[in-house]
Amino acid sequence: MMNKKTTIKDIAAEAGVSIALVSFVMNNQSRNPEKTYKVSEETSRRILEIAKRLDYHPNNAARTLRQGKTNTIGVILSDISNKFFSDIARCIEDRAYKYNYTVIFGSTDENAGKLENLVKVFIDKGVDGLIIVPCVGSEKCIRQIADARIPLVLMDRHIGEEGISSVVLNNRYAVSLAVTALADSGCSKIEMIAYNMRLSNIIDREAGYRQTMKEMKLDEHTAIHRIDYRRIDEQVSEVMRSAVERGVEGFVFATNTLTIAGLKALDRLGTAVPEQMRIVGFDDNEAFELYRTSITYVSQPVEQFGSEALDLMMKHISGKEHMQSITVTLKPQLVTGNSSGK
Amino acid sequence: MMNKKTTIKDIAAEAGVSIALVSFVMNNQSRNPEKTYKVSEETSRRILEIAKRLDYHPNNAARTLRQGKTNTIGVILSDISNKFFSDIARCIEDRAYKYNYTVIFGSTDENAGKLENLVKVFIDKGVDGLIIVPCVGSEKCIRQIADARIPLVLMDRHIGEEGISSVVLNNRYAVSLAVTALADSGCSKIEMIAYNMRLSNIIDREAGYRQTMKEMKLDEHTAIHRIDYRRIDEQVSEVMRSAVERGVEGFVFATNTLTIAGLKALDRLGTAVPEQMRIVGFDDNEAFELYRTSITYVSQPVEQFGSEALDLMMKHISGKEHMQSITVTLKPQLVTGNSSGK
DNA sequence: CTGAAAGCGCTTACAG
DNA sequence: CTGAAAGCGCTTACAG
Repeated sequence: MMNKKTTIKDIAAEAGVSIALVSFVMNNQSRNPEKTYKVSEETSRRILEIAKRLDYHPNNAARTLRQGKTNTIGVILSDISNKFFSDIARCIEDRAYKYNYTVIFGSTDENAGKLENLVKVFIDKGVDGLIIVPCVGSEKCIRQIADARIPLVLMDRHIGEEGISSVVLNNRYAVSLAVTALADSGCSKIEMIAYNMRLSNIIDREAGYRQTMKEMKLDEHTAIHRIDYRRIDEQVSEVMRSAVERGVEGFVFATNTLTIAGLKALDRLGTAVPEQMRIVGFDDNEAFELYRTSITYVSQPVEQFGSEALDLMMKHISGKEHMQSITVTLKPQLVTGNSSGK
Repeated sequence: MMNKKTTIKDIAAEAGVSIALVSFVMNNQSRNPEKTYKVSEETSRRILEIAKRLDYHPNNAARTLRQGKTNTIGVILSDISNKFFSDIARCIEDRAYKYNYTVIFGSTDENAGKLENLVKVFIDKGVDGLIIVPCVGSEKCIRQIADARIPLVLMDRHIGEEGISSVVLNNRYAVSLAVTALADSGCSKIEMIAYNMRLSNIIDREAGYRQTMKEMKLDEHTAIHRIDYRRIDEQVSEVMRSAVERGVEGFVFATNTLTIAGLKALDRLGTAVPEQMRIVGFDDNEAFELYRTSITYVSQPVEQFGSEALDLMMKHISGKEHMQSITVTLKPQLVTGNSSGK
């Protein structure tokens, strides 16, 4: 619903000045409230007063057309109904409004085709930049966006190329915390559940697991189970069943969804945590709080994901063209409960 | 990032026709792919071919400026990081893209000030319509939007006024299902936990509880505990503590957040569900699945919330001006677990 | 069947 | 300190 009402022209007529002057005053008013230089105090005040009286709202489309920027950024996530991403979405949104930016979201469901389509739609909409959680197979599309000099920030995962900014977790460290917690509680047979998607975050989490197992001299027990994103419950169940049989003592989960699936599976098997199986989860999740045992988990700084990504985006948008790419690596924390053993 | 590249003008030059013709062809191409009437087959094809070759993307801002509509709708929710709302958000988003619409979200945290501010920002952005989850104190603002003839659909709650479309749950029925389940399992002392906010959905849920208790001849035990939205854990804990002492047998929770808080509180008290306390929760929630006992809960048709709200919005936007308001009432379902007793 | 022209509301050099 | 004018890219009557 555009303002069918007051335009800059109405104000100009009312004030007896040119529309250029009105435009000038309106803009300087917001930018430098104090020094309304170049326009006489009085004229300026009069224009502002009239604008207010006439309930003037600038027409966004006109400004966009003229300036070539929309003050909108597109954010493409894996799935906005996943708690981890909706938390981030919330932060991005709140912060964007402060910058006077608007955000539009899209969810890929880890499908490169959907991602490409969203990118196309968002670019057609004229977004000033894109914050993207890349999925498997989206590397080429991402590369094209970067090459087209569209401001771009990757989040949660990177695609291992130079020149693209990203905000990621220190994933190796995250998992080392998890493995260490289990090892410290006396477990030796510690295994990991991850996805079969070759995403940077998953790869790094696996690497963190392997490395820590080695450092702990437990590498003979190293085993990673890679789950299909589309058949989580089914496959996690099977892994858990077999693990209990094989006498596995501890499990590290690579994501919150896997953690929840794992706990459910253990429940169904009647396996007690931590007595019969010790586990460390990933991400904060309100669901963990309902579990019979308090969960030990790796906590990601969700707010920082959002705020760092947005801040980076703002830098790129307002950026000098020789703006370098920046990678922000966030630090996870271990929250200790009982599920990992004493 | 606007297309700094191909415009309708470039295509016109290349094809040796006027820009008007190009515009005409581009639009009719999408609307009536078969009958490209009024333009010769050949010219039409040539223009389309050139457009494709030059990678033409229409400039959204220009079209918006001209047509006075943005193909964007604003959705104002309570909190997009709450699972119930993020599920709805996801549905709205997916569906909106099919209509070639874009969605921008905002969260109020049940704060009327934030709501008003979001409304202002969204209207300034030029949204074609607003889907809003109203909060306490927002009635006047909502009324103004409606009076300004801005397409409007309320969701989850209404404000009890004529002439405003909304999509809500049959809340009385929802809670009657819950109370009946508990009564059928043999409970008499059934109480309810709700919010102290006087929102239509809460009010109706309370009414459903009262009415059903009466019908079951249990009204002597009727008791509603109203929680402050900002101090949920603390107050729910206290209610649960006192309830256990008083020998309450069953609890109906009015929302998913309250359900989770209640289960956590009972855990801390060492009260077993359903042996020592029977409960019925609200909303589907993955967290429920981690609880030691399967939860009985009232399920809301989340997808329908999103799709009905969006469809209504589309009707309003494309609407004949004498478009009447429509209220869609959705039907909840009881999902039976063990928490409500046998 | 196709073209010339106005105009959506704003910003931005350019004059003065 | 202020104004006249061009132009952002598109659509839409209006002519022919």
